[in-house]
Amino acid sequence: MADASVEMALLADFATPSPDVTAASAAYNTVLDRILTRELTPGTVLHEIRLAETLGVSRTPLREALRRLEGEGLVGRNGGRSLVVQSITVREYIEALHVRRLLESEAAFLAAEKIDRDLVAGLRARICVMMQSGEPTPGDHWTLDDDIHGALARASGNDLLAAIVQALRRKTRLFNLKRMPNRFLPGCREHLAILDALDRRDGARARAAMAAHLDNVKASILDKLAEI
Amino acid sequence: MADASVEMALLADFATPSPDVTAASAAYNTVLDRILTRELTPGTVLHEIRLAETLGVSRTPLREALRRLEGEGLVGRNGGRSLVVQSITVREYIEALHVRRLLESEAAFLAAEKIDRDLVAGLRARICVMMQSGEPTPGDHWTLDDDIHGALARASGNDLLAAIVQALRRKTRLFNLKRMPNRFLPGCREHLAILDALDRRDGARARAAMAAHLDNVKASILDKLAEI
DNA sequence: CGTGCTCGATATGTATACAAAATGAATAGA
DNA sequence: TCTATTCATTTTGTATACATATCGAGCACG
Repeated sequence: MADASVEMALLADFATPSPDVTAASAAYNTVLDRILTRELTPGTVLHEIRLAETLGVSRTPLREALRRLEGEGLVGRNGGRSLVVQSITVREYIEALHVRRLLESEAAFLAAEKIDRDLVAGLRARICVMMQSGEPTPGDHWTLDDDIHGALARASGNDLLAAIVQALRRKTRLFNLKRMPNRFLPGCREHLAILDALDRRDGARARAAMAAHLDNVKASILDKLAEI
Repeated sequence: MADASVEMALLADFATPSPDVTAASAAYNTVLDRILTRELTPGTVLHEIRLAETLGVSRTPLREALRRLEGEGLVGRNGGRSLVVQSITVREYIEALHVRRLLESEAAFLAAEKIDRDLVAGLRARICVMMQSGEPTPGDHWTLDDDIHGALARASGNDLLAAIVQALRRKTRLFNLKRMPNRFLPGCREHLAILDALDRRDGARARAAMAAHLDNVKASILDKLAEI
């Protein structure tokens, strides 16, 4: 059984990063950023004292930040007490994709009848620009990917669903950045197919396109693993 | 947009309550229990100092416990800083049911081909006993309900899915206890229908039975609200 | 009489000091 | 030489003291 605290964390609000008004939230945002940018790589042991000194805060607010990250599943306990940046296994990644397929297919279906067409047009334009600019940096690629899936999930009208999807995406982000096979162009085409269906208010088609997209992601991961 | 921290918390591991080896986890388990038993009702303001004295720990471990609960969405911030036991809105409840329908239908489908038949028989027996004993206490009812849905989700083989379902159920538990219309007997029949399908290794039927069950729950809630 | 300001009390945020537990190395024994 | 035990160091867990911000009451002014 997966660690339930980790899973519960999926329901938290990180859409709007907590303002850095307190030392604790500042520490949280900084550490989170360093994890997502792989400045802190999975497996890295997080020493409270050292980290606190680095961030210029005392241990108390840092511990608060680490607890939040632990709740979100981005850091975990190694054996007894030492905290490490969580590394995601293939199994967990596949499980997350499975759940995302269920939730995001439905989100696409629901979004079709209410998503703002200007929003769709904006996303489509960004995809086209990126396709013509050649291979983007992983960071840029991820940002666009996140905006597409995030906008779609929010357009479903189910905030809870959107939040869970966002949490799942964040949890699997580190895996993607390093191990994802090159799916840039296929991914763009699949995203455009989803956006087309949304533009036509064709919910069934949008759902199918989203399901196919996530199936392709899963298949390419499994292929990649098989060849190793 | 829902608070993402709250949602993230859905991914955490509360299946196995942290052992009370530390003051922080003891405080966590105690406060959690008091929330779930409605000793602390939604809307109750949680004062650190008073609570710490009540529990016999200092503020530091208590704050840690409160942060975890905040991450799980069971407590939230009222306006500025004061922490309150979170109350769930009808909208959030319906959204959670929608997500649960997606996830648990799939879980039922997946569980059909691998769930242990003795486990199914045990659950069925407990349902029958409870049906014959007349109306159970809300606590007993909830325990059985939780065991059924929990066992089924775990039997899906997808630990992440099971953890999210568990978190959603916990998040909506308070709503259920107070406002649920009387669905004891219909609920038992629907649960038995799901278990029957599992016993026959009929995934499609199990999925449909689960979807129907959750649809009925939603419908009865909406009916109840309409008549008010 | 109503509105706004000031001041005090209270609660939370932060830092630090202390305690306990775990990890690792070094030494002694087999 | 290998292993086990002990001790020192390090790290986390906890408590408390202090700083700061917020909330409310009371008073003054319009």
